[in-house]
Amino acid sequence: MSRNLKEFAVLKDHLGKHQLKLTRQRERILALFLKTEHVTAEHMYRSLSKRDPHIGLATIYRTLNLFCDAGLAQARHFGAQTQYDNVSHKRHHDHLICTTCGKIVEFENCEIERLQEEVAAKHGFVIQTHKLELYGLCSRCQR
Amino acid sequence: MSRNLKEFAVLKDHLGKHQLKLTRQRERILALFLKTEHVTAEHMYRSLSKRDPHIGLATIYRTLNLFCDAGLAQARHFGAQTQYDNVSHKRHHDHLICTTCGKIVEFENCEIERLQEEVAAKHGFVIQTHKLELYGLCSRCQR
DNA sequence: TGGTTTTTAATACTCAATATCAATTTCTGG
DNA sequence: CCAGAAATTGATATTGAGTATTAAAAACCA
Repeated sequence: MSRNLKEFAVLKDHLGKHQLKLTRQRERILALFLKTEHVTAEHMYRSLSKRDPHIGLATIYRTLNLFCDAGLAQARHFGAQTQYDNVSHKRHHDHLICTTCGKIVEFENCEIERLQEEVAAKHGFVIQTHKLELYGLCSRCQR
Repeated sequence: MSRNLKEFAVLKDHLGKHQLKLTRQRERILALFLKTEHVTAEHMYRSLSKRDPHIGLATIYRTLNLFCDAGLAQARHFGAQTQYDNVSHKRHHDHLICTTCGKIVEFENCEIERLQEEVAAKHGFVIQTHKLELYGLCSRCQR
């Protein structure tokens, strides 16, 4: 738990700056969220319901969106659902996704990022964020 | 209309290979689809309903997904809806998207594609497809 | 601690997309 | 060209993710 002090500080800082309050639910949701790489709201709902049967699904959604605002999470549409990625402890990265088994590998590549800036500048854009997803077959699924 | 012979051939080829049938609805939906860059199913439904009041919304969805299978269209989640991009007449490309006005600029960059292959190979993946979206402010919205 | 403000939980609701299924259309092979 | 098998359509019901509502509860601040 002590490892997560930094992330809780980030949350508190964000709450303080936006006249928001620290609640038991927000603490619990963050504690669970930090244990995962990426989750859906439904998945968190099922997990949290075991210990806290009265937790509301809407609260999960609200809180995960709050985490996005605070920079702790990042939403990503995958299929019909929204995956919330834990980005609190890592730098920006992109995804390699296996179309057969669903395996996800994270990567980052400065050279690609630099070229993105180049492309954007050529069209007069200023990049705020980006999404790069490579879909294919992982080594196991190629056989 | 003669310009679209190639796309109709692609559709017929796909239908033939999958024991599917060529119907009046599929022809009409393709004819309209080829006139656009990107549409939603709802938007097509409203357009087609004017001439063909009995067209079913489910048919639009089914057919657009069929176009995706045939390689004529490509689905893209944007906000709450799914945009179907017309990719029949163009090479693969990626998107620059303005987060303020929604303007979309298409681009392609061989250098980025090459680096993607490199990254994938490093992780043992074989790429089937990819999605790269750069979000930011267009020149007009920067002011 | 009391009072103001925010948050929660339960539920209703919205809306995109899919499932169902009887009636219709397309295609195939004789 | 026609009949029968197979696929498709259209109308509607249903699903399911995510949001809106609101009374009650919790958090915060002086």
